[in-house]
Amino acid sequence: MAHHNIDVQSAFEAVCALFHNLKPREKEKIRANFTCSYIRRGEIIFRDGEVPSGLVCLYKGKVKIFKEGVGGRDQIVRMARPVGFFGYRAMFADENHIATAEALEDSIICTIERDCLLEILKTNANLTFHILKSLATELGFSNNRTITLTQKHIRGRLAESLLFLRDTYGLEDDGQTIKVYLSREDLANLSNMTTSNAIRTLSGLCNESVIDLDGRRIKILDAYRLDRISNLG
Amino acid sequence: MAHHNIDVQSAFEAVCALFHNLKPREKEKIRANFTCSYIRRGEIIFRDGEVPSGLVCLYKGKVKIFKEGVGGRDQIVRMARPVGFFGYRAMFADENHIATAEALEDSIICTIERDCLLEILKTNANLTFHILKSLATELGFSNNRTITLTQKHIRGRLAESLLFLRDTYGLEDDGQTIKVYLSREDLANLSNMTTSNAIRTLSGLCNESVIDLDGRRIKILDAYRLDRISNLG
DNA sequence: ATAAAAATATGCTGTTAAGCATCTACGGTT
DNA sequence: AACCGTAGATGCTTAACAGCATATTTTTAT
Repeated sequence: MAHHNIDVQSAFEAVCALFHNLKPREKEKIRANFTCSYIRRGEIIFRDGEVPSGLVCLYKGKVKIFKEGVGGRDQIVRMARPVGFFGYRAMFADENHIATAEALEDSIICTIERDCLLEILKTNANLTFHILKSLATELGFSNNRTITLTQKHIRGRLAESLLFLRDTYGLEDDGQTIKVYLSREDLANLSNMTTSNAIRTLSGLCNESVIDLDGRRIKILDAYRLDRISNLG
Repeated sequence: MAHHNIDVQSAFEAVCALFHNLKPREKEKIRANFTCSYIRRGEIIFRDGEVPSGLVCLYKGKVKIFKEGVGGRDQIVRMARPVGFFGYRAMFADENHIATAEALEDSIICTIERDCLLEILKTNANLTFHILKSLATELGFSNNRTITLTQKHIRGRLAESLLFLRDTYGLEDDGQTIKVYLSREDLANLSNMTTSNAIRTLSGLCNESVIDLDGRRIKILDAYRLDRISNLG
């Protein structure tokens, strides 16, 4: 989108800061294969089935990564926050994407061209090891998530999602409001339930004064109880 | 178990074959930090919460890796087959184990001491990249599995598990019998259902001549239909 | 060989959450 | 401001599956 001025150099520096132990020559190489683009809320960044073009980084905004399940019911598998990578799994596994990425708000994303990055990785063991570690951590999350989504009851799943969103995006200055505004449908798709049940369960938690609702603004009033609901409910 | 003669050298060569691009010096180093042990059916190899001692490799036998869920209901997150690694996620993520590994039959496992391996990885980018790729692939599996376990119906989940077991352990010489003999409970824990429902659903598939049951022996009579049930049921 | 324990089979009941349908509130467009 | 479309709220009904009880078979230990 040419009408938006993106400070590519700032974005580049921010993205590079995510890499550790980058040699000057490697940094130059990345600079030459680095692109930025402005993405509108609701726009798709990549789709399930597509070939990964490179390493994608979220510089500004929020992005959900989801898989379409049986009967058009989506499951959100990841929420990206700035500054951080996403959509790298498929690239490293040498596979097509197995999920779709969509901007939740107007965002700026950067891409490092695939071959450029792979070349660097093949000679920089430290960097490769660093990424390996991230993948191992994420695999742990994913395994935990499988247990959560299959075994916890609706209230527990929703409570966990709210805590997850708080931990991922933080709180507003009031120290209570979760810094992300999701539709009830997205909240449902994150927590493996129908939209109706997300609405119902949110109302329930609100009636019990565990949370407070104001449209899509969600305030956590009683984090301790929410945590208990997540762990035992 | 000293009364069992394990051919450590053969095991060592088999394990090394899993690594690609191993330099002679690195191989020597691994040999010096390589141990083997005999594990009885039902024995625990590592437990949820423990510190990973090193890279574990299954040389002979079968191993399940599971997480204890809410209310003592386990979820099997991985099935290891020889010759292959398991329990490496926690080590690479620098975390304690988040699951328990138990031998499904008498097995031989080998361990490469942790620091030894990490040292090699930090200088061998090719090898590190290879492992990175494996982790990325496994993360894809895990994400797919989350969708399956949460969205498919019982029949679909069980059918998928049977196909998964066939693909993991292969078939007996008759070309039909799955080469692993799990309890109904393990089958249930693999498919996210109660033992009762695993038994019921297996009986159902047997009545429909999709599979044949003889104790723990499971024959796939109609792989095409089983596949359809997995994908649509 | 026999007792005890574990695994398997099967039926019945209850709960959870999905599937709908209906109604209301809100947001963006003309 | 009036319109439309989407999102949110809420109630009712039903399907899927868990939970439990009991019976039977198989395995393990002594």
